[in-house]
Amino acid sequence: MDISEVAKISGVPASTLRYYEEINLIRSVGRHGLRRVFNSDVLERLALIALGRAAGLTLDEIGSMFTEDGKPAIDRQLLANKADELDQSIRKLTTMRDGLRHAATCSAPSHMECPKFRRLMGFASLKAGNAKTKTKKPPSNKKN
Amino acid sequence: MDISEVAKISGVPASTLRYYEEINLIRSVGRHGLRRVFNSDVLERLALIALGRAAGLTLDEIGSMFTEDGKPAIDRQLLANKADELDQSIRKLTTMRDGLRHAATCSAPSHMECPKFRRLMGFASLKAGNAKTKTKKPPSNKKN
DNA sequence: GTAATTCCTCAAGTCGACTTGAGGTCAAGG
DNA sequence: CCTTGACCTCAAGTCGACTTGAGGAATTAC
Repeated sequence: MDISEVAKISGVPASTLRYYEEINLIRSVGRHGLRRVFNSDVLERLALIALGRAAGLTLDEIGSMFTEDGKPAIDRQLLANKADELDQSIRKLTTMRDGLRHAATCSAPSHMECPKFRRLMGFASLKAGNAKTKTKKPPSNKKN
Repeated sequence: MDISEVAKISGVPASTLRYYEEINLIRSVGRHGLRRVFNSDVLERLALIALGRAAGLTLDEIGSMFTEDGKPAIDRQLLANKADELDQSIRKLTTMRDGLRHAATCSAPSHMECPKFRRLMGFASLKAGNAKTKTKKPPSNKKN
């Protein structure tokens, strides 16, 4: 398969595929002229990468989940840790969501006078760890 | 109050306070020599900012929640939207967490042979929106 | 009075995951 | 055979929210 086919099927832009290859996350099996040729098993690998990303792993962490010969060698401990992290995030986000929900409908004259809101404010300042929750903007993904 | 006091009380580094002032998120009330002087109400504002950050708002969005004269003018619609976004994220993270949890303990010889894992993989590739969930590393926060 | 703090400004750097662009190459279709 | 379009490389740019560092000034401590 050539790169555009992999891109089309996987939904991963060609530029990203080149980048992934550069950092050794995926491999092409050779070249046809100067064009990369991919084996179809790259698709499964990409799915695995997508899963890792969705779970909040860095590309480095994902990279460490493959053995030298390309087979997945998933670290169960890492997975469990990530699950715990997600759990933390979920709790926090849930608190925030409820707080926002309340603030959006609260009838106090000013939010500053609403006790729930103030409590939430205190909570946020305290554990100033941040949980980013970006909903991805489609990165101008014109499929070549 | 001078900047180091605000930093100490709020937990926000001085460099960040300067940055926030630069982008008009907070205001100092004057100078003592060349040093900024802050009014104590900046603390409430910082708490509000922390809350916004924790809820996933950008600094721009947070900035738009204050009126020209510095009073909070919270946009209930924005809050409700953010709450919905959080809800989306929570759902997704929950799926991921459960998936990871399972993967971490699954007894299938290879993850690739576990139907649940494969289903999760498909799920992740499909909706390739990403939910970042970084647990903040303390940014070398030596409180001057 | 002077040294030591603490603060200042401004430009540039950081991080992760990519994207963009200029300039070049090559294989397939007409 | 030659054009065209898909692909290539490599360097640099992007985004958000800050941090870092150099070089300087004013305040506080002694």
